[in-house]
Amino acid sequence: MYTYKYPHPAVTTDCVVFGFDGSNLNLLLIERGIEPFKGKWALPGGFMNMDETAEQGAMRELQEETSIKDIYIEQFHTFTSVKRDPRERVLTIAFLAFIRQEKYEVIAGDDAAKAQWFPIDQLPELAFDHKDIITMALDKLKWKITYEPIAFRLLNKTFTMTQVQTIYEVVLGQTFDRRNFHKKMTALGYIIPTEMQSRGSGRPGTLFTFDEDKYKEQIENKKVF
Amino acid sequence: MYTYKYPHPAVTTDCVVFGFDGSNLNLLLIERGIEPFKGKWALPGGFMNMDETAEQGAMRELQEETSIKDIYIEQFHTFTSVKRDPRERVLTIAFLAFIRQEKYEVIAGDDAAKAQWFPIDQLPELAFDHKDIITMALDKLKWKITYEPIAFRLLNKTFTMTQVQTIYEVVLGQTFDRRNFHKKMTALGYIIPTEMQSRGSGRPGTLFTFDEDKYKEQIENKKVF
DNA sequence: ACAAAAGTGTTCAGCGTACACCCATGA
DNA sequence: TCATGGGTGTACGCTGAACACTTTTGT
Repeated sequence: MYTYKYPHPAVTTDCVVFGFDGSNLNLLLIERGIEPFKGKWALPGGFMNMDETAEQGAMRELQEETSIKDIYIEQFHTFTSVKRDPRERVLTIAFLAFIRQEKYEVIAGDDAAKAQWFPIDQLPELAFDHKDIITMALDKLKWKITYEPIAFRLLNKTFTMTQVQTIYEVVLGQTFDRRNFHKKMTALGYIIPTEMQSRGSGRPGTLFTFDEDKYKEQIENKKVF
Repeated sequence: MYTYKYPHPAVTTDCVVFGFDGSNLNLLLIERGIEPFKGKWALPGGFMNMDETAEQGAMRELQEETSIKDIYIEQFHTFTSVKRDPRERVLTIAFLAFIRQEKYEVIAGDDAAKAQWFPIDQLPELAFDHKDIITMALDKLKWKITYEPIAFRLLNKTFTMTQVQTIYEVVLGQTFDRRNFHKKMTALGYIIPTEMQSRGSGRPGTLFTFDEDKYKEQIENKKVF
C-alpha cells in the first residue's frame, strides 16, 4: 500500500499506433483481457511506473501487449476527464506512432487477449474514452502530414511514389493529380530516387528513399515567414 | 491520508502565459512563497484536484496565484521526468495562454509572494524544470503564430497594423516589409478595418479588428493540400 | 499491339517579395 | 513646412493546379 497526504490520480499511457498496408490506414488495438471493459477493444497502454518517464512507460506497455518495440513515439495530449475510468481517477498521456506495418509482427501479451490491426474506418466499439483519443490523434495526423514528412514512417525504406500518394489520399480524404504530386515530392529535395522495380503489369516505378539528413538540413535553413 | 494499492504520482498544472505590452513579448511569473524553491520564480500552477480536469485546475491555480481569470488556455505538453520535483514523483501538465496584458491586473495571491511580467529575453532563474517548459512553449508559439491567428489574442479588440507586425517580428525574430505585411494581413479576409485613430506624430493609422467568425468560416472551407 | 502504370513538360493564375510614391497628422 | 508614420501600387519570380504526351513493362 502507498500512502499520500493528498489524493493522487493514477496515470496511464496509451499509444495510437498507425500502420499502412499498401492501401489502407490501420490502427493497432488490443482486446482487453481484464476488467474493466474486459473483452472490449482498446488502445495498447497501461499504468506508468514511478521510475520511468511517460515515454518509457508507453513503450514498455506497447511491447508487453503487442510485442512491438523500438519505435518512435510522440506525446500529443493528456486526457483528464474526471470520470473517464470507472475504478478511480485516472488520467492518460496519449502518444502517436507511425510504423511500417509489415515490418513488425503483432503478438498479443500481458493483459491483452488479442492484438490486431483495424482499418481506420472500421473500428470496433472501444473501451474508456479511447474513441475520443483516436479522433484527436486523427486530427493531429492530418495536421502533421501536411507539414512534416511522417508518411515515410509508414513506408518501407524504399517505396514508390504511388504508395506515398496513397497515404496522403487516405489520410486527407482527397485525391491528387499524379503528375503534380510527383513533381512536388521530388522538388522537396529529400525524396531520393534509387533503383527500379517491376511488379506486375505496367511500367516499373522508381523506388525512392527518404533522406532524413537532407530533410533536417532544410528545416535548419528554412525561413519561417 | 490517502492510500492506494499501487504508487501514484502527484500531478500539477503550469501555465505559460504570454503577454504583449506594445513592444515586448512578456511572460507572467510568480515568486514562490513556499518550499521547495522558495524565493525562486516559477510558472503559475499547482496541484490538480481530484474533482477537476487539468484545464480547470490550471485556471483555478492561475486565478489563485495571479488573479487572472476567464482566459483561453490550451494544453501543449506533459512533463514527466522522474526527478523534476525534489519532494516526490510529480508530473505537470503544461498550458499555453495569450492575453491582452493591459486588460488584466496582476495581483499575487495564495502561494505566490509576487506575480509579475518579465520580458521573454530577461527571465530570472527558474524553479523546477520550468526553463524547459518555457523553451518548449516558445517553440510552440513560433509554430502556432505562423499557422494560426493567435497574435490577436495578445492585442486589444482594435489594433493597428504596426502592432500586429511588431508581435510577429518579436516572436519570430525577424523583420518584415511594412507594405507587404499590410497587404498580406488584409488579404486574409478576417482582419477588418474600423475607424481611425490619432496618437502622436505621423498619419493616424486605421484600427482593425479580428473577425473570429470570418476566420472560422475560412478554415471550414480551406483545402488542405 | 494493347492495356496498365509511370516518367516528363507546358501553360496559366495566384502569391510572396522587392521596391516607390503619396497622404495625413503633430510640432 | 517638415518630420513621422501609414496607406496604396507595380513588376517580377516562384509555386501550385490543370492538363497531354511519351515510355516501359506484362500479356
